[in-house]
Amino acid sequence: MEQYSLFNENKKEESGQEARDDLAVFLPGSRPVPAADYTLRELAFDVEATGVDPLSDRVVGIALCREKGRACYVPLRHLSGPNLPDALPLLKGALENASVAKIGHNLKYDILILRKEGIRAQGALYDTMLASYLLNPNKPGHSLGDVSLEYLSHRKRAYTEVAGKEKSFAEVPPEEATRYAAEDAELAMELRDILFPLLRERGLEKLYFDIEMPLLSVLIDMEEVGIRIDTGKLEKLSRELERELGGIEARIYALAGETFNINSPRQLGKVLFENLGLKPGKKTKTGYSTGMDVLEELAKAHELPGEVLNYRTLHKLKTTYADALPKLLNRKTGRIHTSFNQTVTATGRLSSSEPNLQNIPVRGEWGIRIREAFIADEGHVLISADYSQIELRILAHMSGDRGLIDAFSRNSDIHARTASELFGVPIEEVDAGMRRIAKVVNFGVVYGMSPYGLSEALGIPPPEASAYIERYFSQHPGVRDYIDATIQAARRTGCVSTLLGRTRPLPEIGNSNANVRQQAERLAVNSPIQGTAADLIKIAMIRIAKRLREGGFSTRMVLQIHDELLFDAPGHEREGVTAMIRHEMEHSLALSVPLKVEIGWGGNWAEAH
DNA sequence: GTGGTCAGC
DNA sequence: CGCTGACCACT
Repeated sequence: MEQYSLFNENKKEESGQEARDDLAVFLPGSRPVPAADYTLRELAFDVEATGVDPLSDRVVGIALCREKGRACYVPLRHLSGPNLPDALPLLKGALENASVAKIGHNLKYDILILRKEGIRAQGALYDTMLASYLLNPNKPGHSLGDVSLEYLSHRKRAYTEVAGKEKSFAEVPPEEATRYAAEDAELAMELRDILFPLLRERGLEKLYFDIEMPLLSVLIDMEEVGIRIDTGKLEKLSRELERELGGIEARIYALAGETFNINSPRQLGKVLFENLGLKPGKKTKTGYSTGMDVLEELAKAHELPGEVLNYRTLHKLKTTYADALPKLLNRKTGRIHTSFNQTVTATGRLSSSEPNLQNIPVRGEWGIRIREAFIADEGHVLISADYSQIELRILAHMSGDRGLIDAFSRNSDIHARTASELFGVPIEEVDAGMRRIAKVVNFGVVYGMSPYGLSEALGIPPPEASAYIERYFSQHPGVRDYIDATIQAARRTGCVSTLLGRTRPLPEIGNSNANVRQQAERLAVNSPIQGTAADLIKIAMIRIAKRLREGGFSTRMVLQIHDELLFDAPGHEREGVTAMIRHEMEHSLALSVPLKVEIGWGGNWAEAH
């Protein structure tokens, strides 16, 4: 790839002139270019920046490619020149031109960082990372290196390996940077030409253009907006947790007769099972298990395990939430900006990281206090909208089971109804214990339950769990037949798919090892359900974002937590957007059962829930 | 880097 | 029994 050129007025290399001609075609109204009738229809680009966080870092340069075989790089802020800062406003024209399609790998990053330069990319988005994900969501990574290796047999060099210890791309001299940056833009172009025809062949084109591509823009907005946090509240909480932990720690040491690291499962195992002589329940690969279920069992025989459970809970809340969240405040916005990853899960769900805002505590006194630290903007409220039993409703639709459809059509308490069937009592006579078991069984169905798994979850012997499962399926033949048919189809095709055609390959479905095969069979049951729920909320997000935008609302979607959406809304917009949000969520897909959404609001996330 | 544990859906 | 990510200890 020696034809990559550097936009550099001072450079007299052969490709210099041609490179500037390339630049000219990106710029409406600029001087004529040799091929005067040439219209730029699409542009692959790759933004190089000082780091990997688009909300804190600055652009260093931009690589461009408009056709395979040639690409160029515009250095903007390298520490050592030459830089072409004047090129940025020129590039803005092409990037903001909606009739120029944008091609890139992980466009969310590039588009977010360009926004800080006042550039708002428009037009169709061909993201090769998203395409790779739809083609194989099982793939462990979808970096440009991973995808190029698989589809182009191209081994991409990382600039850091070549440049040595450089930390920021700004420290790489422009001429050297050109080799790597321009290659990335061209790789995106080459991958687009391979992956998008594949999407079409595999029937995934609609999923891309109707769901993942528009969702990408929604996620960009959500990440940019972020969410407000009351750091003072978290700091106070942290100090209280510190005090509590100190007390528990002292009691644990007194009970143990020695000090040790409570956070070390190995040291804890030694204290519990060797020093105190308690009975080990389960084992792990490396030694005694000290998991929650084991400690709960041991708590019946000794005080210490209960204290450890309490210690673990509070320590987790302190380190993972109370202490960690304030550190991730963005200095410019004063808010927390998570990263929503669109290409991680095997089922089509999103994931959230740095920080993960999809696992903020919701239960318990201390957990609720952490949610109270997620607050609305001044004069705003947080609105939480979550789907009620979305996965069971999807199972009802996909299986066509009469009992489930009937239950949801009547809007009955599904767990109580299952309990009434399992225990053979009228629904009014279902007690809390029966309902608890039924709830676990209902979850089990969605997870592709096995007697062993259900027995573990309920803490009962496997034969008893088997009896529940058999009873459930005898009363829900539609579900049983659906599961059988799904596994059959998976054996035949090697994959399963959601209502919208999102597929997940199941390479182990015909494995000769029973454990491995049964694991794949559980995935065959669960993935279409979990994945359809993911499709459904994605559609709702796209439609809600569109209506908020077109309606000129100031309400912003801020978080998605799998079956819940969280909004930050001015008080006066609350009633109006609540009705709209409910409508869009309940009608994102027409199923054979109604969808139900529960909505709450308040000054903080705990109140809204 | 891996495994154990636990926060969420 | 499904899907994640973060923190900790330990090698």
